[in-house]
Amino acid sequence: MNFIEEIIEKDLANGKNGSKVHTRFPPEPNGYLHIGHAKSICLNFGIAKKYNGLCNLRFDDTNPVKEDVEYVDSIKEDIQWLGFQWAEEHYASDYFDQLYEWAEQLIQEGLAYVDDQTQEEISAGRGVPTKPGTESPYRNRSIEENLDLFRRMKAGEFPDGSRVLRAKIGMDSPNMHMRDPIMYRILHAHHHRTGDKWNIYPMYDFAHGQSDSIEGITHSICTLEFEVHRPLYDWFCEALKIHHPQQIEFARLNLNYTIMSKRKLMKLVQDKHVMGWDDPRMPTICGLRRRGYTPASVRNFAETVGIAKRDNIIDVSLLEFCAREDLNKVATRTMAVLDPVKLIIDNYEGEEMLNAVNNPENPEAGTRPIPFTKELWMERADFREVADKKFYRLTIGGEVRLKYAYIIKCTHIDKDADGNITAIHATYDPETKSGMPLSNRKVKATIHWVSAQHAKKAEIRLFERLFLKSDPDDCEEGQTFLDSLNPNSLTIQDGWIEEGLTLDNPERHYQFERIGYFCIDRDSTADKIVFNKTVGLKQ
RNA sequence: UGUCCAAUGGUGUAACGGUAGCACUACAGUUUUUGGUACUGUCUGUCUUGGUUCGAAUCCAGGUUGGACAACCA
Repeated sequence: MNFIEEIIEKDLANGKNGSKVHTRFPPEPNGYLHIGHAKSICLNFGIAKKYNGLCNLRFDDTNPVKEDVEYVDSIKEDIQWLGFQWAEEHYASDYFDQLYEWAEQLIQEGLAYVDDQTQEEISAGRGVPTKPGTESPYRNRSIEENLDLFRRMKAGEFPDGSRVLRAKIGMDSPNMHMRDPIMYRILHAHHHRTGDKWNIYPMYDFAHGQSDSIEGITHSICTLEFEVHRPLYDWFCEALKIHHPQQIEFARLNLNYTIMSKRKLMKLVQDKHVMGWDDPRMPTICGLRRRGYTPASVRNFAETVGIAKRDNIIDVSLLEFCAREDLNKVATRTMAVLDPVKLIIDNYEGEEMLNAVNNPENPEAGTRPIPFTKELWMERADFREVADKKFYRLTIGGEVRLKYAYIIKCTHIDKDADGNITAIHATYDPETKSGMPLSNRKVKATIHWVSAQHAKKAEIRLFERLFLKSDPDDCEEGQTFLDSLNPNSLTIQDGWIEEGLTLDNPERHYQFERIGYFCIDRDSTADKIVFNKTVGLKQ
């Protein structure tokens, strides 16, 4: 049980909020969701589920210049893909009328005023954390003048940036956010939902807590950087005398070799360092999905990293573990040769069908027939002319088992003029066919293969981490995170796959035996299937 | 020279005044027709100095270190 659940259980026991739990996930629709958001989604929806409560989806759309419907659609899709369904769908913009009324109310009570200072003047007047700020010369306008000005701001009479509405709290708080914070700014911008209705838009601090309040949120869970906003969150709830949800902060997720800033992810997309927001190398939820992560693996990851208030950097190997853990249970096994070399069984003639297991972890997945012939493709790395003690695959004179087939012995190899191996020759032992008594003979290894005449060509996309540095943001002077981009993060090559592996198959996740987990990419065509490598098998 | 928050193995996270546990990583071993899986084992930890107490990771005080805060962003 994490510390937030402890707080909730205490509240429940005390009968606070009528012993109800209502959370919300409040994304700003200005980018795609990433794995860090997944942690928050799992937390908020998970808590609602655990305590028989509700979780809303609310778009924090108070800044029309940055937001777009493209993002609200993708956000909804990602949440649902993760396996969650919100109780209510809301938008902060739905509350603009109410928010405006509340702003007037605060003006009436002498708790807010219109400030005509420029942005620079306001910034200078705010002071620095160690020293108090100075009051605005417009701070003590009459209520009537404030009301008049604010209404005219709303009516669109003033240009952008010419005036703001500020809360009248004080200029000497050690917390900068409490020094007469801005509530409304003038923005003659088109909003993706309210259109051109508004010429003024509320700031986060004058929208978020109130939105929580309107929705009857009991526990408003957010990340640590909002800790300094909490006094203001509380102040507005108190001043407005409205339902007061409890804000609780937790540490956001950080992953090594990864960036999580929406701005920087956007940069990668815009500058075409990746194929898009859903590039399999991206830490976005849609990227992970395209990479072949299952919803269960992402959920399990979020559960495993835990919730606390201390800064953390999670090792990406934990994410990969979660992928393997789930994929091992569900991925259909198949054989594929990614770096092929011809294997010729000189004493074999004809063709026969062998039986292959679809998933040793799940007998119900059944078996499939695979063709065996004289000429096969095998993995180049499964043979070595000179082998050290640690190498226990095929060598000249050595024996190895062909999975589901026979034990073979390498006799000799063919090379081209440059010394590259062009073919490996072997003989098979007919008595060692899979299932026969002699097939149990101990050999150094079992390797995978595909029949050369039957195998189909497929495009294989291999991924490495996007960044070379554990902390891509830890840059030398004059450099940026872009300088630590891994030039080899994407490798595209052709491989040979079993002929039975088609686009019609309902399965999306595969394990290429002895190699790793792969999934079918949406770039696949009838002519050529494209596979993304999700993660390799543990070595 | 400010305020707030945090500090437990390599990485995370438990233990709520009474045996420092779990997961990942790494490394061994057993099983295995995947160098996978499963199972077993090994390694490494309470930031520091005081105090309270029979007893402190836990409570208190100081220090140190890290983070957040000075957008008309969220």
